[in-house]
Amino acid sequence: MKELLDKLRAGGYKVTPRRKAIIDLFLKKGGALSPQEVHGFLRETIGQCGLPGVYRNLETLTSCGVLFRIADFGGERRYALCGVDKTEGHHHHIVCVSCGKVGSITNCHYREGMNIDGFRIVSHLVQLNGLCESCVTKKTGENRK
Amino acid sequence: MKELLDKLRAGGYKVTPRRKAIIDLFLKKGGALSPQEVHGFLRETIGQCGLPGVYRNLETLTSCGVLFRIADFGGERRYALCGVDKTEGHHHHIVCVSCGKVGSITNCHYREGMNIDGFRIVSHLVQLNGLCESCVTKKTGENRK
DNA sequence: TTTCTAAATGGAAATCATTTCTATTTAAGG
DNA sequence: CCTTAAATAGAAATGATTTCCATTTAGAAA
Repeated sequence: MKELLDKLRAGGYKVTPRRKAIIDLFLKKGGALSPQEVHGFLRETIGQCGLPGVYRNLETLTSCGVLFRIADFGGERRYALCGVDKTEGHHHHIVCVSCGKVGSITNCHYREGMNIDGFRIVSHLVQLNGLCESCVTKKTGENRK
Repeated sequence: MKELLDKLRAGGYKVTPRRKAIIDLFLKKGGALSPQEVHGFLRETIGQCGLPGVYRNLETLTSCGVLFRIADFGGERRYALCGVDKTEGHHHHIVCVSCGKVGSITNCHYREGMNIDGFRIVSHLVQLNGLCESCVTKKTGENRK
């Protein structure tokens, strides 16, 4: 939590109750959340809270590296905590399509400036969608003895 | 063109003037187009043409593999022709952020069913954004002798 | 601690892409 | 040629996201 607030400050943003509440929420839920879900939960915990403010803060938190926006979650906009530990270093995320849990991958070969197939790479997007261990168990095993 | 129409038929879809016009458009423009752009061009060439029909057909053409939907183009929805030649085989696309030209990459290591970081892979998304040769030249070289 | 200012906030309203609906037309198999 | 399910246009509905603006607040400076 401490280091997440530091990311906010490092980005030149203020630490506000609203932002702390949002971070808390992600820490507690531990997965991928949509703006609507965040809004709903905030109303439960904090009371009033505008949806525009949620959108704004999700973007703010993303631009300072606390969150990241999930690329591919069936078209819905979703955010999740960006691997708290390895704050530095190139990585991508893997998202559980069932529960939204997030993991990360560090062995990516693509780099800005590389030349591939006649294109000079400017940016790239990699996202893996999968089932986390517990969701795999639920779906396949079903504990059939 | 022939093989594109075959993809349509193979998907169980009818070959209609509208769909041919859309494919033509992509062949002619040779890059990434948004539904609005497609709609605009169709109005020029064919005359009337509903936007809902454009959306539907872009999805239809995507689901039978003629087009693919670009994952990451600054939030806009864009489609492009899916590498006409290598119709089979796992691949991803690389898109020129300046002109929308599309290339492809075939050496992807991710496969459905793989196990990574405790997740069982269900699907994945890889997209490279770059500058194609001619756009690189325009931007960097500027032909300074 | 108090003051000050730019940043953050809530809520109403606007925007705008996308989808739904429905009556009409059409591709393509028989 | 017929027939019929699929495709179409256009109007209207939907719904997520953004804009606006007046008010509040975090945090630096006094």
